[in-house]
Amino acid sequence: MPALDWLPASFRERSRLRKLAPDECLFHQGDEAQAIFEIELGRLRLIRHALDSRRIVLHTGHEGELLAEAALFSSEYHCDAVAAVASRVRIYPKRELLALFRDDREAAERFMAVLARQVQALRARLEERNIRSARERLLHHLALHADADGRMAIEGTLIDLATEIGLTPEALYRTLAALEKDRMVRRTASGITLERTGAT
Amino acid sequence: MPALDWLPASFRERSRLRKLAPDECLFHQGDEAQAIFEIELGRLRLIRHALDSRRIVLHTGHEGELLAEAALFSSEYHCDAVAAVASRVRIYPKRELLALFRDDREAAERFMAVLARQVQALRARLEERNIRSARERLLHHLALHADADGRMAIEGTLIDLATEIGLTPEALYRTLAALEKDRMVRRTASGITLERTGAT
DNA sequence: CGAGTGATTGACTTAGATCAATGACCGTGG
DNA sequence: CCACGGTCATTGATCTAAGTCAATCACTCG
Repeated sequence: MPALDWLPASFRERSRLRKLAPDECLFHQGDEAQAIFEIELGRLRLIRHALDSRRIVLHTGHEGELLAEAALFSSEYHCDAVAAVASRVRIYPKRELLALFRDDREAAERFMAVLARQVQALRARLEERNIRSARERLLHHLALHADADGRMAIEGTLIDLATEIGLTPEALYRTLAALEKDRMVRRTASGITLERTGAT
Repeated sequence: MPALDWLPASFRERSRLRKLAPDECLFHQGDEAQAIFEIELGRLRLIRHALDSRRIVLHTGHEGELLAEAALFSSEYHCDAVAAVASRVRIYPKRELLALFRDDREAAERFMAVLARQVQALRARLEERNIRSARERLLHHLALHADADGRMAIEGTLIDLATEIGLTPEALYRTLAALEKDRMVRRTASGITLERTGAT
């Protein structure tokens, strides 16, 4: 679910980059909110400092995702952002972005659309997590992401897939193997194919 | 996380309501997307019909939430919406809403803000689900939602809380009891208080 | 050629789901 | 006013799916 072409190329081209070493901080809780970010490379964690200096992980942002969108509408950041691994982010200054949205209703609408789809996707992932059974959860995921032929490409590793759907890699391997044995699923080099059986 | 005052009162007042009996359908997959909705009462499920006539639940919308925001930027609905229980929704016609956003940049910005915070909240909930231990998950939730004194009000029942954090009610009761025994938490009539201990 | 990572499978353990029973607390209708 | 049905809260007993630990193999990369 990459955001991609959500803003004019001209705008994007003007933007700056920032590289972060592992554990380096992009911004701090309480800092004035000056920009939002697009993660071009790596992984960043959003961490809130709560009571008793508890450190609460709010989110882990991955490549291709936007980070800290809500900062657009807040005067300060509400959490730290720290690189989990070496990372690179594209910086979109809040002021410029808001100005763009005011001047260019097309751009504003596209941004809304990005956010709305994000909400949609996140809700679906959350709903998926309500399914306790690994088998059912995986089937749900496959059905939801398969194309008309039942094929789902695997982007990244199976480990990535496992964490995305909230299973341990081992559980995923086993579940996949079981489904394959039951002829509910076929595995190809590039992905997984859902076998068409009339059953639920 | 209610949306509340995200649009001008005048606009809201002009809006229509619709009541739905249990299992009644608000819209169908493939219908022209004409409106988005606010759930005033009840619960609606978004269901997609995928391969093999599998029915995939994408989301369950609750009171106070917006439903089908993404339809604003799509020509047709991508799933069915059906009332899980008797429900009432407020209807916001897409055409009018988009017109409003084009004319009133304030309103547009507020809507963006609502969406962005929604994204933020959903990501946090998802991250929370990555915590496997019931105890740690609950502590995470409490720390995140407690006020400066460590107090968190319980809105609705404990069962609601259980489903929100992805536990069975029984698991929640037990975890809560255990935390209380360990003096990490205190329970009050109105909510739960996180005891301040230096530990993680 | 190791070192590192992903994929896979086996063995073992356990936390949490499931099933069940109980008590408190409504609201309501006779 | 009370009995009854419903929901919530709570706790006990039991079971199993999935997590954890561990070993192996295939690959790739410098």
